[in-house]
Amino acid sequence: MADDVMRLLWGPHPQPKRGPKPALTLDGIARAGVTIADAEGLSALSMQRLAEQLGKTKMSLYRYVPGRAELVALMVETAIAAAPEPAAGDWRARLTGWSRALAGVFARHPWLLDATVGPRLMGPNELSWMEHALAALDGTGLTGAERLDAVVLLTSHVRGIALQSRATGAEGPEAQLMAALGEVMRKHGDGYPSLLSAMASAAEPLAQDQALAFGLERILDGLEALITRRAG
Amino acid sequence: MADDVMRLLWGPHPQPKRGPKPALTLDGIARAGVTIADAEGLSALSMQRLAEQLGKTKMSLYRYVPGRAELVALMVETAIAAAPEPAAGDWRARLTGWSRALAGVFARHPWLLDATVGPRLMGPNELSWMEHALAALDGTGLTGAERLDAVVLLTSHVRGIALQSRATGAEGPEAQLMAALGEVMRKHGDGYPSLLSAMASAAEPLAQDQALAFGLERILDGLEALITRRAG
DNA sequence: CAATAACTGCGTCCGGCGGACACTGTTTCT
DNA sequence: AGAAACAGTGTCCGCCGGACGCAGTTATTG
Repeated sequence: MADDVMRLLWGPHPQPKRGPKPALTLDGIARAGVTIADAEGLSALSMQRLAEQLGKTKMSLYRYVPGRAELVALMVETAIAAAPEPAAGDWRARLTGWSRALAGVFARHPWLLDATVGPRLMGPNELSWMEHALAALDGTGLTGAERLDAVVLLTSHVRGIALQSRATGAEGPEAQLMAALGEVMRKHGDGYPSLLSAMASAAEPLAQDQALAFGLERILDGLEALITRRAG
Repeated sequence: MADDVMRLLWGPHPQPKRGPKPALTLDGIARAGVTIADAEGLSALSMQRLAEQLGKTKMSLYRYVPGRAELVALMVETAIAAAPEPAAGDWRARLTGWSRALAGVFARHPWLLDATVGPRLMGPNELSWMEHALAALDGTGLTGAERLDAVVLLTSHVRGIALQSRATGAEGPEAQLMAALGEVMRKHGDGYPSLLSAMASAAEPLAQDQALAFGLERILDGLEALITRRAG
């Protein structure tokens, strides 16, 4: 499994010399999978469903991909794509742009939240995101472990916002959940006074952009404090 | 569905007057499910498997739980349990203890990472964790939205650490993944200079406690800066 | 006491899933 | 002209979540 994923994501992809030309490509398969997952979620992506989309039978897919897990790994690489060019400015501006870009990826492909839990092997594109974030911290005086920890921290924050953004999305049955939470608070709010007070004084639409920016600034403030302490 | 979850998590649980005594209890079912998920992961938990553990047939479980999703919701509530009593000290000490306790929960029940993606209705225990964290921030001068954002930020960090802790766990096939990542860096490290440099200068075992503490201190530093700025 | 209503647990069946395997047809090498 | 390598397909298996109806049990009602 780990071997298969590694060959799929990192190559080489030996193209056969004899036999019929393959009608599909790895990239085409991954793109079709991303399309389905974007529209209907990761659970709607079955081999059968994907094969129908591609006009083939489901077993033909196994000529390209060893199994579903490897397919998803390929889709992740396709969906996140390569990290964008770093923004101009200091490390703080660069990490801000990086975080917002990552949040955009999660917004466009919410199923990435499901696909990237659990231990897995990262592909070139996913690694390029890490690389860009780490590069922004070069020369700040942080140790290697600290730079890694800082990037993980940023990533977790963006993930968390994406998670709650998906939960509070006004579309679909999620709205019922929010209504249910409201009902819970109306009935049992006495047991949670701080929560009740915080929710009451929070704006209604609970803007996700605000939440992303808030956490981002706290993290960057914390990092800046450490960096200047080290330098000074 | 949302209705079912709400009745399961928040009650009331009307106990029938006529008919045979139920051989099982919701709590017992949830505990058995937690045991299985702890030992073999959430994917190993099927209705069949759970019924075998309880010495019943699988269909009998549907007398207690409407479906698998509701069962998992119940298991989440059981596994996280109620939030521990807040530590003594200021908001910073309290949030530190809270975060470490939450990290402990994720360490004991790694499947919670899988079970708590996606929109869902929180139960009393899960809400009690939010309540405790928010209560620690009472009187800090932060707005309600800011307090909520801060708690989400902390939760995301703990989640992220738990996620990477599970990935780099020395046990099982995850070790192969780390070995594979090392092989990738050996082959393609040239394309990721900052990553290579950070990993080279990081200690080998990449201590998770260090990562948890690092992010925690950055977040709390960032919050403290905001709080003192508001107060001053 | 008997009848009945409510309830638990079980057996059967269904559609869908990921995947193993053997087979046919196609292409390019020796 | 083989023969080897390869693509796509059809069939089959075990497992999953879940719908449904049935048999046995218990407390209420007449």
